[in-house]
Amino acid sequence: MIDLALLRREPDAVKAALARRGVSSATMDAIIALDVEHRGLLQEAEGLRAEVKFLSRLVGEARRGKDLETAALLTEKSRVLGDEERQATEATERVGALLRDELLQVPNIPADEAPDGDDEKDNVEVRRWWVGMDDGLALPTYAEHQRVAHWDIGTELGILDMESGAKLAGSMFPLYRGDGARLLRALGSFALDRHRDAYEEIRPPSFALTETMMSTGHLPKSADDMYAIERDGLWAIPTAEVPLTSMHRGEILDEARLPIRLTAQTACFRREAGAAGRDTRGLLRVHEFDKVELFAYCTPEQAEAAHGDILGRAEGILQALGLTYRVLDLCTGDLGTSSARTIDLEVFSPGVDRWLEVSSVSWFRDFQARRANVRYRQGDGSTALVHTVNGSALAWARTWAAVVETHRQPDGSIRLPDVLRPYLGGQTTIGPKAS
RNA sequence: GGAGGGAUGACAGAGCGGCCGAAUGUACCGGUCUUGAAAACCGGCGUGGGCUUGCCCACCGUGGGUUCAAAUCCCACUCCCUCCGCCA
Repeated sequence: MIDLALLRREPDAVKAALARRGVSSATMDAIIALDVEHRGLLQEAEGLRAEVKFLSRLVGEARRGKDLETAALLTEKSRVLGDEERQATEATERVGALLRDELLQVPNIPADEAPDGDDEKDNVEVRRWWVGMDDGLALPTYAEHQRVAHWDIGTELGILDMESGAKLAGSMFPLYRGDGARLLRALGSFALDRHRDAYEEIRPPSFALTETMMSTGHLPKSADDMYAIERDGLWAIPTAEVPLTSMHRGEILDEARLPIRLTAQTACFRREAGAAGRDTRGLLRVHEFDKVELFAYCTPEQAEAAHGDILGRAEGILQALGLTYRVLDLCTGDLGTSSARTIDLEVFSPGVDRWLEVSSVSWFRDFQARRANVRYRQGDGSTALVHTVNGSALAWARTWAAVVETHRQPDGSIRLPDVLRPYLGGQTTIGPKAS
């Protein structure tokens, strides 16, 4: 949620910034009008309330003084005022709810550095990385044996079985098996261990309450994109960002503890409503995937460094796995609602010949913290909202696909990245399948 | 799933329906004293909102209700603790 006080103070600046991501100034004017109305009603209601309280006190005093006649008179007067107060409060709450609903629809103010643009076509490619680049080697070309889609490799080596997944849970629920399952496990363990030096590992619940989803902004906006367990009022988390953002919900953190850096690997559940049929083969887009998330609560001053650290770690994993990737600076039109600035990482997967998004590193400013009410106490004793930053390092389904396709050998086997060997009992290859 | 107990400020812990936003203790901050520290003493010390910046309003697990007036009474829910049952 954006800062209403800022909107009051500098309406033109806020409108100009939001116009960069397509929010009309009429929308903001409507919110400003609602705010004015709300505050007017609030004053009226609070004034009446103060009178009722005052009269009630007099009733008490009159009763103690045995002046029952005065007491009865005041009681009646207060009762009438109380009715008025109830109506005024009702009106205040109604307008307040309207104002809040409108405000929740407003996306975050984009960072100045975020490039202008309407949609993903306007994202700015910042750089690419590939194995050997630092030694002056050219962008790799890929041989025929690497031009095989992971779903075919998966079937050939018996390591990915989309059909069984579909049988169990419907399409787009992958089932990894054998060395494929082990590879997935190794990727997660490798990443979590790598982040251990600075990030506390968390294993949160995979479900969250409606209230929790609200505080992260996933509800009500993205209700259709999430799986719900209605009977228990729970939602399957679409990312570990949900539990991590809510861990300190409603708390005032000690400034000395910041930045608080957390990492978690969880399953991520996404209904992908509306995406049916598009880019859905194999692991390109699935309803459930594992992801290691990096997250930090920090002061505004620490935010930039924290964001950079997460990006660096995500890139570090891709480099360690020997994968080619590119770095995209998301334009204002493609930013997620809550984000002020986002850098995406896309890995190149030669078998399907496409760049696949495997990480999204975002800086939310105080947008998430305002809704989740996470603050910190500053040196002078005052409180301020924290900044939150997060990023994936990494989303494993697509990474798994890129690893398998990139490292496929002429004989059909997969050469495993060196860094994963400790997690695979020293194993160096998968397949070829013994016939 | 069953029975009982509980939820109040950073923590501990009081609170007859009526100057209770809340006693007291600890912690914390400032001061006096001291060479310094400790102790002692004095003062301060929740969060958010509104405006006419001094006042007003809200908040005692959550949501309803009763009342002129609710931390206090009633109802529902959530969570925690103890015991029983069940269980990977």
